[in-house]
Order: sequence, then C-alpha cells, then structure tokens
Amino acid sequence: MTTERQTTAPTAAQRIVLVDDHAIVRHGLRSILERESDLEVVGEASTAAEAAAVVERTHPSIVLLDLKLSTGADTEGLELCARLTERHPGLAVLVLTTFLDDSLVVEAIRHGARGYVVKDVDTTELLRSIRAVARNESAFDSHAAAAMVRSMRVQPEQPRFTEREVRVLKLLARGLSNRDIGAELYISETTVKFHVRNIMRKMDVGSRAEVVYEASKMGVI
Amino acid sequence: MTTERQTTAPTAAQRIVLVDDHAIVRHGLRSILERESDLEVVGEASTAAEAAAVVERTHPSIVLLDLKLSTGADTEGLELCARLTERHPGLAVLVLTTFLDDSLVVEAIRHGARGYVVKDVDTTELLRSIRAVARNESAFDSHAAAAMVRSMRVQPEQPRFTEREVRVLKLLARGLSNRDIGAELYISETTVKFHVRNIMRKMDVGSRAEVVYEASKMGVI
DNA sequence: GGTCTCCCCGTCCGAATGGACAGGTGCCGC
DNA sequence: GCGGCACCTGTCCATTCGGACGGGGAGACC
Repeated sequence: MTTERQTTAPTAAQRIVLVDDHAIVRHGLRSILERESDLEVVGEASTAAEAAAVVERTHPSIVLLDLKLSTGADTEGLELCARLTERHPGLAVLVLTTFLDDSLVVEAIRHGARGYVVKDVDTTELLRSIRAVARNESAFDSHAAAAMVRSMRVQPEQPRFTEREVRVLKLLARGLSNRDIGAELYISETTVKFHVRNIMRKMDVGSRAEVVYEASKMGVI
Repeated sequence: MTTERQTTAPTAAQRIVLVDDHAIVRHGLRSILERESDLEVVGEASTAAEAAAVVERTHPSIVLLDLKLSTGADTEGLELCARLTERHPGLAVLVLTTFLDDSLVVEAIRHGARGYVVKDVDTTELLRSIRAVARNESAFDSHAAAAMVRSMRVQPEQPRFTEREVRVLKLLARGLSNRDIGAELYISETTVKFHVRNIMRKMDVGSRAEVVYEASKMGVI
C-alpha cells in the first residue's frame, strides 16, 4: 500500500483526457502531467461534445473535468460527467474546477465523479488526487471535503413553492405591490394576496419585506 | 504598423513575470509563452508580497496579473497593481483574470493596469494582448471592452446615505418593521419613519419592499 | 450670529398590508 | 364519483406603512 505509490509505476501509464474551456489551464495541466512518467495526456477538449468524442476515440482511464464549460451552465458539465461515467464504467472522472459550490460538489458525485479538487491546489496535491482516483479511490481537497460535510447536514428544508407562487415570489422580490403583481400576472389583487400569504407562511416570515430579504438570500432575484 | 508585428522581433525579448495563485495557470501560461521567441518568462509569484519581490529582482517589462489572489479580496491585487506601476513607471501590467466584474475592469485601469483579459481567451488572442501592452498600447478582450463601455455610461449616481440612514437601511433590508428598527436603535418609531422616508426618496422607490430589493442589488445585505 | 446638515420627535390621514373566513373551478389519481 | 391539490376570487378588519405637515437640538463652517 505504501510501496506501490512510486512515481515510476511498473504498469502502463494512466491515459488522461483534459476537459476545460480555458486553453491556458489545459496547457498548464499538460505541462505538469508531462513530467510524470506514469501519467500521459492523450487528449484535450474544450466543450462537452468535443469531450465525448475525444473520450470515445482515446479511451482514457482518467478525465480531468472542469464543470464550468463555455456555456456558463454548470449543468452541461454535470451531464457530461454522467454520460461519460455511464458509457465507460471504469472511467475515473476527477472534477477540477475554479470555484467551490457546496451543492456542486454533491451534484458532481451524484453524476459519477470520483473526486473534486479546486484549482487552488498545488501541483503535488493535484498529482496525489489524480493517482488516487486512478486507484479507484476518491479524492477531495480540504475545501471540497468541508463542502461535503456541510451539505451532509440536514438543513431546515427549503420550502417548496407551487409554480404560481414562484411567479408571484419573483415579482414580489422585485418590490412590486400586490396590485402591480396582479396586473403583471392578469389575476386579481385578492388572489395575489392569497399567494403572498401562502408564501409568507411557507417561509415563516411576517412581512413582505422579509420575503424580499429571504428571496435575495435564496438567489431568487 | 503591420510589418513590425512579426513574432520573431529583432529587439530583445519581452521579460515577463506571472502572478497567479493557481500553480496550474502559471504552468499553462509558461508553456504557452515559452514557445514564443520574443517572449521570456523571468519569474513567477503566487502572492502579492512575492510578486513585489520578484518584480524588484527581475525587472520585467510585462506582468501578467490575476487580481484574485489567495486571500480572496480583489483589493489586494489592485493594490499590488498600483504599487508595481508606481514604482516601475514603464512596466506594463496586463490583468488576466477568471471572472469579469464591470467595476473591477475600471478599478484595474485606475490602478495602473494597461489591459484586461479574461482567461477564456484562446492563446492567439492572449499573445496578441501581451504584445499590445508591450508596445505601450492597451488590450481588452471583447467582454472586458463591453464592461468598459457599460461603466462609461453616466449612471444615476448612487445615492449617498448618512450614517444613521445606513444603520436603518441595513435593518430595513433584513425585513424588520419600523417598530423593530426603532427598538433596535433605541429611537422612536416616528424617527425610523423619518429615516425610511429619506431613504426611499434618495433611492427613488415607493415601498419598503423595493428598498430591500435595491439594497440587495447594492450588496448592502 | 447665520446657515447648513444630521439627527430626533410629534400628529394626521389615506393607502397598503397581514390575516381571517368563506367560497368556486379544474385537474389528477384512486 | 370522490378526495386532494393547485389555483382563483371575494369580504371584513386591525395594523402597518407611506407621506404630509409641523417642531427642536447639536455640531460644523463661514
């Protein structure tokens, strides 16, 4: 267990594909990995579609994946992660991303990722993580691990809103009056008050100003 | 003007220092720049203090600077930028950062930066930008340029609040009622209404819910 | 002294809000 | 069909809020 972790492994080198929309980062990773004799970069991709094709062609054992691809939606990276791990069960996907979002860590794991490392890490820790996922282990840097722990905690369960309530909430969060919301949604002011009351009940707050505050914390705005 | 932009310049190579807290990014930049005969990386730094020392020692002509250094505060990168350009008037600082913040573009320029490029750019555009700032020109990628234009527009000048109004605004932004704000600040509810009215007048809004919305946009919360 | 800003406090009133009660409609699953 | 859910609408009432008037005091600046 201790001896098998030598840099110059007797087995074949790990075949790695880099997926990142930043050319700079891809270059950086390549130059870091090229110095390691047990690691070999066999492909690069900057988009999800490209990544799928490259993996199909090169059959790597490891994919270093930045969830944040050019489109801006994290979901694209997550879906790519799911697709890759489904089609290639043995494939180790190590998420390597810039920012740390608690929910994103969990989502990444749910979508088949084997590790999560932020780009802040130094090269030795990065290499350690790569070799860990290559051995079918998991790898998290300390920040990502903390995020995992946080998201494990049972939270005061975010209230669920109906479709209509969400529409009202968004307008309410922008400071509109009941009358204006009604005009916007083509419903009576009375109905707006009905929804606002339900929203406040679900949020457990006592004024519309508080609703706006909570909504801003939730990112509704 | 067209002929002098050849890659293999007859003059001495540009001496470049990389400042970025991400080792991966530094490696990437180095590997990109090392292929160019007119560009030479003479130093790297991951912190502001380190950067100041390296620049002092190596006397580069160009600094590629990521404003976001490890501490998390953008101000550190800005201050470093100001310090470098003050002490070395000829030095060209090209800000190379991950995310685009309209105000940050302007601030960077104010602090002496000669260009602003997000890391999304491909290598050719990055090299073009580097060579531009080396020629005492400016360089902005399209996104940063758009941010500049946006921030050029005369804005409805953010209202200035008195100290007392700020206190009230913060509590108001958390959804508290006038009575509760009064209790919190040991003043009468009437006085709170006085301040709230002034706040709403300055913000040009008509309800406290709107105040909360605006405050959340302003980052008061 | 005069002027200014900021802060404090009051009254009065119309409008908006918070909260309760009592309905009606349409859709879905059992 | 029947219950449950989401959605819509109404009335009634107490409280709060928004906005208008008024006033006073402390400190800074000229």
